[in-house]
This record gives sequence, C-alpha cells and structure tokens, in this order.
Amino acid sequence: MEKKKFYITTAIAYASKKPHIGNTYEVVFTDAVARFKRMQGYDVFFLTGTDEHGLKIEELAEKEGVTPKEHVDKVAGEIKDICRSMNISYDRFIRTTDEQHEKVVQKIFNKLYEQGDIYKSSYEGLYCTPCESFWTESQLKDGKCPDCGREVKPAHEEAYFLRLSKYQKWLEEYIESHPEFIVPESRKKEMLNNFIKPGLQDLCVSRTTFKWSIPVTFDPKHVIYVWIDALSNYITAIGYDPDGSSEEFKKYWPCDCHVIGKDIMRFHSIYWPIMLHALGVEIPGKLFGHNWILFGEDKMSKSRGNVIYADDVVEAFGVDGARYYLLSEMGLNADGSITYESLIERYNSDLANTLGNLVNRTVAMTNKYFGGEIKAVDEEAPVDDELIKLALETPVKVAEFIGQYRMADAVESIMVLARRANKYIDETEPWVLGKDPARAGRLSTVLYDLLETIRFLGVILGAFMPETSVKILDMIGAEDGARVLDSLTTFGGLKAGGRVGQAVPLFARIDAEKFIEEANAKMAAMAKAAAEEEAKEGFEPPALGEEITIDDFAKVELRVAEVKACEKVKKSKKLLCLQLDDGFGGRQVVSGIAQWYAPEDLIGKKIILVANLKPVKLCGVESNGMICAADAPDGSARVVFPDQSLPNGAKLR
RNA sequence: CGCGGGAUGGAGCAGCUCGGUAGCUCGUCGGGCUCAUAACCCGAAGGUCGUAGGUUCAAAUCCUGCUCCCGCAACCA
Repeated sequence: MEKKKFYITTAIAYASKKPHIGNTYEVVFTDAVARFKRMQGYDVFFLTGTDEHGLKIEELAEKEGVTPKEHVDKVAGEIKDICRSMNISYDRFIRTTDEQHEKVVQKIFNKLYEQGDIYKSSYEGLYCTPCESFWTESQLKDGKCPDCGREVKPAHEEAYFLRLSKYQKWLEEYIESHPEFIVPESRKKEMLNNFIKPGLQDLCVSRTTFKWSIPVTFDPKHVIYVWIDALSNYITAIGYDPDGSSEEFKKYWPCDCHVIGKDIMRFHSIYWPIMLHALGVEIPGKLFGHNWILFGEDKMSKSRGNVIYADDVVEAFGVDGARYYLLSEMGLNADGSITYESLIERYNSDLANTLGNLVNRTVAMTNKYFGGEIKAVDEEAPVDDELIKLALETPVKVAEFIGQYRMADAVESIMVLARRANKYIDETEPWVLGKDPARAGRLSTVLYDLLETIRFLGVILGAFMPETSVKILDMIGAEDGARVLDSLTTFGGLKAGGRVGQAVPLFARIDAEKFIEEANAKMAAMAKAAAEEEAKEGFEPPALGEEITIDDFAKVELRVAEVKACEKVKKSKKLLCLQLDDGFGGRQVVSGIAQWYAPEDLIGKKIILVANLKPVKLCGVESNGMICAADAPDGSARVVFPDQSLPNGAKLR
C-alpha cells in the first residue's frame, strides 16, 4: 500500500538578522510534528526556508557595505546553522532568491496579470523624497517619515494591484464552510470580522521604490512586492509551474498544514487562498497560528539585553533540553514565556530528575543485579498491570494530541508515564528483591517491565528529543524492530537475553543560582554593548529637514493655551481629549499621549498649541489642532510646557 | 455599545462542549526509601474557581450585569 503523504511547512524567516529563540520555536514545533508523522508511516515533506528580498535587506546590506545577496547568504547560513543545531529534519530549505523560485514567481505574476486578477493602477500614499519610500498614514511617526523623521508629502506612483475584492465573497464562504482551516478558532473570527467582512481592499503587489526583489518581466521598472514572492514559496519549492507542475507537486499539494506565527495569519488566511484560487490551485488544509514566546513579560530586544538565541540555550541545556522547553512551555491560548528560572526548573525537574534519573537507576540496577542482562518476564503481580496499561495508552494519547497540534500536552503525557515508572520502582522495591535469591523471578519481571517502559519512552521521544531517544534506545540495547512506533502496540517488544549498556546520566542537573547569576551578567553586558553602539551611531548630527524661510514658519500659528478639562478617549489606548482655553473661546484637541500622561496631570497647565492645523477626526472625536511635545530618550513623549504666566492665546514668535 | 480570548490554592496550567467529590506540574512543610543525578515515593498545609445576581435538588461548568487583563482592529495631526 502506498504511504499517505503529509506536507507541512513553517513560514519562511525574513533574512534580515539572526532569529532569536522565539523565532526558533516555530521550526522546532513543526519538526516535532513532521517527525511524529514520519514515525506514523506518513510520506512527509517538511519545508522551511528564508524570505530574502525587500527594502530592509537592501538597506542593511548597504549599511554593512556588502551586496544584498552577500547579506542574505550570511543570514541564511546562520538560520541553517540554527536548524542544524536544533536538529531540524526539514526536507527542503527554500530561499526566495533561488533561481527556480524567482522564475516561477514571475510566471505566477504574469498569469495573474493576463487573467486580469492583477491590474495596473496608481498607489496613493505619503512619500518621503530622501528615503524614496511610500508610507501609509498609520505608519507615520508624528506625521513624519518613520525612517528619517522628515516631512512626507502626498504623492502617487503607478503600481500593480491584486484584485482581492473580486474573491471576497468566495473567501468568506470558504472559511465558513471549512471550520478546520484556520486554527485556533479565535484567529478565524479575528480575520473574518476584522478584515474580510468589512470588505477587502485590493492589494498592492509591486514596488518601484527599491530594486532588491524579483522584477516584473513586462514592466522592469517594477519589482514584485513581498506577498506574491514570499507566499509562493510553498508551491514553488515543490515544483509548481503554471505551465505544468512537477510530479512532486502533484503528489504533495495541497499542503496539509502551514505553521505560522499569529502575526502573519492575515496574509495566509486572506491573500494566500485568494492567490491560489485565482491560479486554480487547491487551498491548503490548515493554517495553524501559534503564539509568541516572550522573555518573561517582555518582547525580546537587544537594548533590553534579553535576547536569547537558540545557540545559547543549546550550549547550556543541549539540543533536547532546548527542544523540550520550547515544546512544553507553549500552551494553545496564551503567549509562552521564557525565563532562565523556568528553563532550569523544567530541565532539572522533568529531564534530569524524572526522565534521566529513571533511565539511569533502571539501567544501573540491571547491571548490578543481573550483570546487564535483560531477563525475561517471570513472576508477575497485579501492580504490573497499571504500568503496562499506561505504557500502552501513552502512544495513542500522544498521537491524538499531535493530531490537534497540542505539543505541550503530548510532551506532558510522556512525562506522566515516566513518573508512573518511578513510582513503580518504589512499589516493587527491586533493591529488596535483589537481596533474596529466592525472589529473582520477581526481580526479572520488575526490571523487564521498567526497561520495556523505558523503551516506550525512548521510541515516542523520537519526535521531540531525537538525540535523547537514540541514547535511551542504545542504552537498553533495543533492536531495530523495537525502535519503531508500530512496535508499541504490544508490551514486550524488548528482547529478553539482550544486554544494557553502562548507566550514563542523560541530563546533568544545573545549579540554578550560579547559572542565573552568570546569565544576568551576560544580559547586562549585552544591554551595555547595545547602548554603546547606539550612542556611537547617535553621534552623527540628526538629519535636519529642508531649510525654510521665515515666511514658511509664519504659516504655522503657535499659541499658548491652557488645559481646562481632559479625559481619555474611550476605546483608544493612546488618545487624550483636551478642552483648551486658547483665548478665543476654547477648542477641543485630541493628542496621542495617554500612555504617558493621566488626564489630571495636564488640567490647569499651559501648553503650546498648533492653532491653525486642519481639523481631523481621531477615533471618531474631532481634534482642532495639536499640542507640542518632544521625544524623550526612553521613547516616550513629553509635553512642552511654556511659562505659566503667559496669557492664553499669546502667539509665539 | 468595533471583533475576539481570558480571570481556578504562592507560580504556571487542566477541568467548562455533555452541570453532581476542584485536578496536574513547580514551590513550601512533614514522612518514607536508598537502586539512582542531594535524585525517587507518600502525606499535609494552602482555593468562597474575578465580582454581583439568575436558572437548578445541585453551578468552576449554563444565563445576565459589572471589574480587570490580553490579542486584533482603530489610533500619536
């Protein structure tokens, strides 16, 4: 019988800089699923890779004085190294700069264009001339270019658009009629209610503002923007071609599961199905959106000094320590959190004490009492049954959990079996049996049951901790046939008469206090280095805007005003609504400073008002003007307070 | 009233679909054991299951109001 196929992917990683441990989670998660499916006998294809185009990479490369290709080669290498050190069993590593990928993406673009699903129009936006970049209003920082802080002006340029609107109805129906498509459920609702139902806007799929991407063949001024390029990797990697796809593609597509971060669910649940549908290609079976791993409560960042890389964890805890932690820490509902404390706790408690020690003591006893020989089951007792029953149930449970992508539960159920085995040792007291030659028959059974349980653990762990799995199975001398998942349907697969190896600890315990002290020192050093680097960079004088004349300045009417009343704008995080006495009857202004000022901090204070700014509505509240504030070094904004004795309405000059 | 998720002993989580002794891991305390990596096993303390009502013989579980957290959306004029 032919094997059933299973095609699973991670998202491709953006090759701008080395990913931290949170980013590594995804690939470990996917690897565990892929390995387990292989053990179950599926013909698995596991794809991962890198997304290597775009403005950001172009800029980074320029800063470093290398070509973009050199830059992405370096980062892709680092990412592959991480995969290697984490024991990732991918079948293919695609890079969006692969020739084959680029060629097919161009074909896809052309096909969609010829069908009328892509059309040429113009892109309206705010343009920053020195940066040659378009921004949307929401990307702006204080109304200025988020990159260089200079003025932007409305402009438009020609661009190609993907006709999403045409497929909106279809997509909505597809998602509603395929409840398994978007997981978890809450993400599905988010997508449906926030994006799809309110109406899809056509998507801009080309750029002329940078070069480092795949050119549009029939209009070389344009390059293909990220969506069509990056998402297509899932099909180009296995040989999709509009002019005739490979056998491999026909075999593996549609993809069974795209494992992705929750932040890119939108692209995968909207743009991707529509692209495929427009191409006449089948829709993938599942999008699994996972949560983030944070450092404690915070996101990781270099300046906080709390970036943890996979290598750091591997160095201290071994590959399997790192893998185990990532897989067990992450629930389905909330973001996981990584701290050195919890890392050590889990490692010591689960891996060293429960699992490692179980294997160690059992093997040691087999050596001590039977000279390392695995004796056949002899005298049995009712206590044995409970252990045997649980051992037989465990692979079934694990398979169920993996089917639901519940890695933490899968891993936990393995630990439950290890704990039960430790308890069995206490119940049967083999050291007592060992002293009485008349009870050797009973001792044979006890040690056999333990070794066989350990074999179960070793086999199942193959998906989660491949290195440990092999170590365990080697240590108990399991033969090839006793190392496969199929052999776990009967308790008794370990051959009597075989021999165990020496008892070598699988996981060395870690001294928490010492380790954390060292880790803290390392983190402090990292934060300091980041701060120094920043200070060095900040040494250049900031770019000043275009020179203006006194007449230009006169256009801006700055006046002193007093805050009479102030309250938070409901349903907004950042906005305060201020009632001002501007000396001319008062006005209402909305300002984005709620994170840093409570309303009562401002009442009675005088501020500087930009009085002749065009009124706008923010979160439905009208704002007539703007109050002056400046950036503080910590990233917050501080309001500029003038002399309190100035009268309301006084004009600045 | 923009959409969704959540609140369970000191910490982290399960249980809620299909009401009926509140469970697991870690931590604390006491005990046991000695095969083992100061490990392992047992026991105890500790929870009015966010809050106020309702339905019911019975509510962590179902319904309603409220508070607080967190995603997404909106949003520093």
